[in-house]
Amino acid sequence: MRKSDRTREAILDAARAMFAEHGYQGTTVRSIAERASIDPSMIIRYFGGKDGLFSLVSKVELGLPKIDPARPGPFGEMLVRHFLDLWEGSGQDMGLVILLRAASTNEAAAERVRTIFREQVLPAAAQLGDPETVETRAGLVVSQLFGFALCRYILAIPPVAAMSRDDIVEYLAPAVELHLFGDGHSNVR
Amino acid sequence: MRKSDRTREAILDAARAMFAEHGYQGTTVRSIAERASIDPSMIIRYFGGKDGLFSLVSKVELGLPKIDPARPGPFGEMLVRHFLDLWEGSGQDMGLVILLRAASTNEAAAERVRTIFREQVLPAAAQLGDPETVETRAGLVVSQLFGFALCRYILAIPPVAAMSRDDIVEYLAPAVELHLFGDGHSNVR
DNA sequence: GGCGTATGTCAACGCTTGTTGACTTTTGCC
DNA sequence: GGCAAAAGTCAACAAGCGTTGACATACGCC
Repeated sequence: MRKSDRTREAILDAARAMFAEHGYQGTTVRSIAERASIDPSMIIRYFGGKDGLFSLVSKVELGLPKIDPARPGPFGEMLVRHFLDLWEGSGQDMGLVILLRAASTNEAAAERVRTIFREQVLPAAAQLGDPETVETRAGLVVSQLFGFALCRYILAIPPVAAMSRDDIVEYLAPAVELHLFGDGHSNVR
Repeated sequence: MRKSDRTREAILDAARAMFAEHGYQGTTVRSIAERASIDPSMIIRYFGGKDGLFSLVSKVELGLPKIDPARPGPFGEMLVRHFLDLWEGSGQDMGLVILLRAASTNEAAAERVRTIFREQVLPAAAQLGDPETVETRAGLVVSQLFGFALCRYILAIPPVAAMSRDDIVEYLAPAVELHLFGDGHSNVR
């Protein structure tokens, strides 16, 4: 029982790293096994196969904070910082990077992104602004945040990848608020 | 000489469609051949292989308009419309969608995106605003535009995919100008 | 200490991939 | 009309893929 837990963990770690770096189709069961220093068949035994393993490591819990519309605050800054924590999740997680990278070529992953948008983003956004336009505004915010992540973590476009955490917040927060509230001015800044 | 040109064209059309829809690794030589109703070996004969064919159809010419900094205008709107034309290129092209989709899992495609940023985006942006911050500002604009394309054409997030052309311009242009000029107000609107 | 089960190893499977080379058919020119 | 070259067809290749099942080993409990 003890030994197996350690190899399970090794497989999960290796899988997270490989999927995050090479996507779904670019990652082979054998390459995960080699990185985890175990036999490929263990992956099938413990996780049922490549799909099962991917399902596990690509789970994403955004954990969006519930915001009180009556109590205005620097929503943009809060949101950007929250997502930065998600992207650069300390060691573990990686879920968002894994999912985003795979979603371009794997329909199942894309569907999962849409589900996350529907079940996690929309409810969190529903509390802010005109209910009629929630979907559009949430879509715009996501396109800004995902686009930045794409350029920074996946495409590694030099100036975007080199930006400091504080710069990112400074530049992205106003844009997020612009999308979130529809007009140019946030309700606090 | 005449017949071969038609099959070359058929291969190119099929390849564009398949690469745009399934990415690089998700597209097989055989699937392209089947769609083009030709034999897989023809693809090797005419284009040297899968890589050569992909190189051809993933060529991108942004054709960014040279803008006169002395003559202010609705740069954001212009830019957004220009990119909309690129994404939804009538039949042909598709280059940007193909490249963006492949770039997530194909390092060569990602490198090509970075090259396009360096050789096409940066020079066009260099004429606007503080030269010190050109790279960062250009990176932010690209992250907004690519992010929107990702959500609309690749992830197909419903509200983003459903937006009308005019709505896109209305919502995206201010954000682009915000990134482009650093402050909240464009120099015209 | 011995035994049953959990854990790990190994070779092989069926399949798909990109690519190749030998072959047949069609084309265009004198 | 005949013939060389172009265009297309076909079967097969080596390699890599995810997955499987038979086997060997190590562990934990009575």
